[in-house]
Amino acid sequence: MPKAFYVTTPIYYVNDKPHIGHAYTTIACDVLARFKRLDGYDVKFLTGTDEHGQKVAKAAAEKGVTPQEICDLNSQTFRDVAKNLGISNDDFIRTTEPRHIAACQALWKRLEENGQIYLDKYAGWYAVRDEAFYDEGELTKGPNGEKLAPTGAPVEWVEEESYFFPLSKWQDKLLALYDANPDFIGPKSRFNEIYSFVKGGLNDLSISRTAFSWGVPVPGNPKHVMYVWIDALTNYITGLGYPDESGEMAKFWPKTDPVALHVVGKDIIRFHCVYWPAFLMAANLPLPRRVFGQGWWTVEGQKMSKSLGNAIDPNALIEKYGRDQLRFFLLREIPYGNDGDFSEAAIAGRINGELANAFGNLAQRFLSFIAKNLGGVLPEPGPLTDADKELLGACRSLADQCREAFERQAFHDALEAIFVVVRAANGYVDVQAPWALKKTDPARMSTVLYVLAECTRHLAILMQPFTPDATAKLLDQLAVPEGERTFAFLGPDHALKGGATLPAPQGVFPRYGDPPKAAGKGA
RNA sequence: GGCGGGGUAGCUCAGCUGGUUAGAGCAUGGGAAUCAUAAUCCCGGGGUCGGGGGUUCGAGUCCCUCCUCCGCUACCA
Repeated sequence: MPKAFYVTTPIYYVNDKPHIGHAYTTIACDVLARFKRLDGYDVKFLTGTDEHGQKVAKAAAEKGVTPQEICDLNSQTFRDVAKNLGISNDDFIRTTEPRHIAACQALWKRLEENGQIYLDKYAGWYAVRDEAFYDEGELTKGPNGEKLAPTGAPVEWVEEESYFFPLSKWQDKLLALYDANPDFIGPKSRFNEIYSFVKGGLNDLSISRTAFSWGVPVPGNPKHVMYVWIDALTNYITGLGYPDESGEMAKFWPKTDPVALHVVGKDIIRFHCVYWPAFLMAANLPLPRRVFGQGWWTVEGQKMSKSLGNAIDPNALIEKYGRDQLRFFLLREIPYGNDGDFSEAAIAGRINGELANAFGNLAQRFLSFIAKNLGGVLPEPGPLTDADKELLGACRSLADQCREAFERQAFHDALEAIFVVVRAANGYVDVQAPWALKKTDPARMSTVLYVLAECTRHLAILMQPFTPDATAKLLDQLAVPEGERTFAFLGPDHALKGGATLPAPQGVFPRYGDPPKAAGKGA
């Protein structure tokens, strides 16, 4: 039975406009999903939109439309971006869907049955904009003496009946969970933060609201709707068919040896690492395996913000740089988990220096040589020299290096390992100099060209998760059948066969900033 | 204030439990090659490893202290 892997993005709030941060998370998950599929796993990849809450209701009222209309419209923009990014999600969850409402209510009832919900009164300073309560001490004074949240949002005193989740009782269980699973939270710095947060004691959580109605109704008390985190976090099991616990639930949310990975922004790590496991334990449900909190991007050194209006539409970036190029850049530029800066100079440097000059040109230089000198027929290799074996050996050890890096979501390490080999391959071409062998030793020339092709096959297969479009074209040019592009086909047993006719080579990674080639060339 | 993580070549970073002349990529200088998307390859310059003290035969790597940056968290008259 194939191993299972479940990966999720956060659900994106429909009140937001898609920006580079959303694209980043979604791309990271997509690369993970593609990698695991290629490695033979049974993969489920879920993304979607978070559609409830007061802000949506308010926005709808302002525009004179229903909340559902706003949700439909904005949810679609997130779907469109995902499609444009080449995202391979298996499902797209919307929290306004009946299946999700059913799942939330089922989870709620289960918590209730387990004595994990109680009714009380909540009073405090509430900021509509943040959808959060603040302590008196956290507030600051605005220019007119009004009270403001630390985020700058205006607050109002709210007193209302609310259901509560006894989070405070789960402190020990959570600490035990972290102790037993030190990789439950990545990167390590986030683990430390969460651990010390929980160690410092937890307050019970208010999990319902009566002030607005755009949400999942609380079973048995429709005056209340569920408050954001119960609603939002539950999406991860809605997508697996919960409350039906057979089928995908059994497979991707198993009772032992969990397989789920939640990728989230560092701003919501706490909800995923503290609240979510507490809810699940309280409902006697299994847990995810790991939560990874990724960093944030600045743009040209500037923090992205609404007021600056410098958030970039991912569609514009795809248009400008290319889909594969954007995907590659975001995962290559910085160690995953760190913050990064998106700049024209940086992405142009990666595109030209690595994709075009190093990798793309490596393929082009021997493919066009084969086309011109051997009529496009992949030659048969002769005896291998030490140099040949060394290069092929480096290619063949790459898969395990990538697997190890992917276990840690260390995309940058996987890519660095790949590019070490790319550079080695370029060095090999120069040293072997097939253009000189053409006159002195054609047989040896054939072997060199073959080794380069076989090496590039490995590189292309492993690069597929990052740059799916370009590597598909490259594997076409190596005449690798579509069914033979998974990791199972890496290694000598499935090596390229001499004598194959290769299609006319064509660059797969254009330089950025070069004038476009004459139109009409196809592709 | 507490906890945690950083401060290593111009830039971004790697350096596990202390041990040969401190590394990589990019940038920069020089050279080679000409198969290739004027792409590639080789060689070089460049670092008081934040400051100071200490342990050790030996410290970027351990201890103390100070400076500084960041994250989480707490609190205040």
